[in-house]
Amino acid sequence: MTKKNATIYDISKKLNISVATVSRALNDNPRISQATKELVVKTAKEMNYKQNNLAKALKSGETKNIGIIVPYINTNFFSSVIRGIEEELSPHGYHVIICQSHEDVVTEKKHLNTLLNAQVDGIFMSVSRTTIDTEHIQHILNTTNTPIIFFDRKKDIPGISTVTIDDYKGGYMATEHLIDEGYKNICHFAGDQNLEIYQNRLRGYKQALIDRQFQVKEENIVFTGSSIDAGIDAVKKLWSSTSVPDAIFSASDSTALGACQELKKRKIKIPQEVAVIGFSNEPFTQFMELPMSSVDQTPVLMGNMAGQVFLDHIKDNFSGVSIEKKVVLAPKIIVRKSSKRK
Amino acid sequence: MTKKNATIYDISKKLNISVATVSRALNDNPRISQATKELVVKTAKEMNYKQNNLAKALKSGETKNIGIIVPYINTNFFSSVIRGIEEELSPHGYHVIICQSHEDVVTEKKHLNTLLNAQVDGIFMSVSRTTIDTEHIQHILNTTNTPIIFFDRKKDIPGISTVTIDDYKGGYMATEHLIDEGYKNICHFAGDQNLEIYQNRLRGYKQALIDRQFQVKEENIVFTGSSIDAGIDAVKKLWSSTSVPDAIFSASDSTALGACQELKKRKIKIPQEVAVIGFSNEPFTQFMELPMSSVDQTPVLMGNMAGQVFLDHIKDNFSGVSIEKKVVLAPKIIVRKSSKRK
DNA sequence: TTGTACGCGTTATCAG
DNA sequence: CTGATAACGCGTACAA
Repeated sequence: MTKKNATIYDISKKLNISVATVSRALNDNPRISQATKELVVKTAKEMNYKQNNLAKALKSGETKNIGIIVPYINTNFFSSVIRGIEEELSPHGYHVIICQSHEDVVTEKKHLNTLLNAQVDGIFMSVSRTTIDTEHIQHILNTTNTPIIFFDRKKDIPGISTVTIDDYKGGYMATEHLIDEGYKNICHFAGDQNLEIYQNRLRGYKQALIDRQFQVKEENIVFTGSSIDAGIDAVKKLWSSTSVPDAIFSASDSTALGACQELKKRKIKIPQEVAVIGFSNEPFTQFMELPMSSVDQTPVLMGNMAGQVFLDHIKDNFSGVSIEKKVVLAPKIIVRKSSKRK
Repeated sequence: MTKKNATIYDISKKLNISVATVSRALNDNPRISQATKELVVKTAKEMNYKQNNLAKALKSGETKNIGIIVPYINTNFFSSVIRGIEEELSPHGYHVIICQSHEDVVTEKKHLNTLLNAQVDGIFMSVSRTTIDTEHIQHILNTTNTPIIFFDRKKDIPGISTVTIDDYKGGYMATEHLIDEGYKNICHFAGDQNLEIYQNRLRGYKQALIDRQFQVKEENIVFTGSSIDAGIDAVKKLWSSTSVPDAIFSASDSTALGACQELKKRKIKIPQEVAVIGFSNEPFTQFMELPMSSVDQTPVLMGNMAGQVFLDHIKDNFSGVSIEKKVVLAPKIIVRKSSKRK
């Protein structure tokens, strides 16, 4: 009942030729006669021969596997990036291994090690919220040849390529849009400042205000989590203060959604009294009671680009060159009813 | 600049002992002296020794990798199932490789072969829409020892374990719920009948009607795709007929969403005039203008169960037994405003 | 054009 | 308790 695969050894025996010849014939080596080549290929098919990638990998050092570490896979953003990576790399014969860090740096570290142990040819990752220190990543850089590529949530580490969107610009565009629509007192729900993406969205928000002669009021910036409840709480907090905002730019769609829910509860009209714009363009935003504006991150494209950067790395490494690439994609602002007053 | 890993060979040289002893010490073999064991482990750590899984896999035949084939990864349902599988298997040292069939049987076949070639220890899959013939899958069953596990979209093949939800019951419950709410002329948006899941939802719909003394009218069953537009078209079709329905049970959330959009356009009130209930409990359903009822498929749990079935297979196979398991999960009906008239 | 023999890193068998 | 060696399946340098 055990089913064993045929090896080049079996073929060589059957044909009374050496394994070397079989191997070369199968790999289309130029210095082999057309006749034996065809014969070998034919009998290989007959014997249902399948090349053993493990043995090949052991010899070559290339597994044709790449690893991806994300906080969670079942979010629209991350699963879309993964889709992009898979579609870029699959045609080149790579398999995609996925791991979830659960936003925990210890788990992230563990996965990093097991992936390295599995001899993956490259690692793509979006760091977890709790990843402050990056020495575990730098260590890999110093002790292995495995290329690491950050996407979206990056850390500044020399030698590591990154693919991100211009979050600064995204924040800037969203804020400017609200100004253009005539809103005067724009607040910001800022995300975890340990992550660069949220720092940049905040920076964009501030700069847009400054450039348009608005005051940056610290009390208008609320640092929230990224849940619906966090959005509800943020509204409660702001609307109990003296200067109530007339627009919300949230760094996350979920908190923006929470804000919409709480505003509705308080019978505050969107977008007449208050505008809301989120970030990520999650699928639910367009189907909401009041379709919500957001900033699209083109996640599938981000995955495609990350895949390309990896392929470039492989090529470069082959020729001994090591290049660090920084790909920055343009965010797309999606204006819907929640922020259109004019 | 090339960075090579230390091997047990390097350790054996340094310590002037044989590789066999090193290997045994590292694997905690009982018949090795505590002294040498500790010495080996210590120097291994010093030399930053990492076990080469490839070599181990070549020897043992186990890669500790499993493959998953889904139509697309960036949908809530499939990415959630994958999450469930990953979380069940990761603690056991397995890595999860994902592939997308793009609903194309040829691509599915290709991935099946490359996964087999990559020597995965098991394959999880949800068949594509275009998978009619299953001989490529049966062939694998006959020629390899690699266990295959279907989840959600299965085919009836003896020897293959499956993890599904009771779609029949889901369809039955949804329809019964509409009856209980007092709706009299319930129509059904049925999905692609090549997939068992849609057949079963339809069967459940019919049986519920019969059991409650309602007539099954063929003109009330519309076979649609699973897009929003398909839902819009279905409403157009039904509302141009003589007997207009007062309730819609859609086998897909997206078509149900399309229906809601078209009904709103026609100023038909939900749930007063028409009830709508979908299937899958996609995240957007709860945030819609009118929160939509749906049938939850507990996708993460489905993934967990699939992972467990796989682990059982491995264990069984170890003891020579081969068992076929059929896990059927219970659907959960989620009632929201779109179908509550009472 | 083809064959021989070795190495990739482990584990397992058989001696001792 | 430890050592020598074969085997896993493949690719390739060196020979012929």
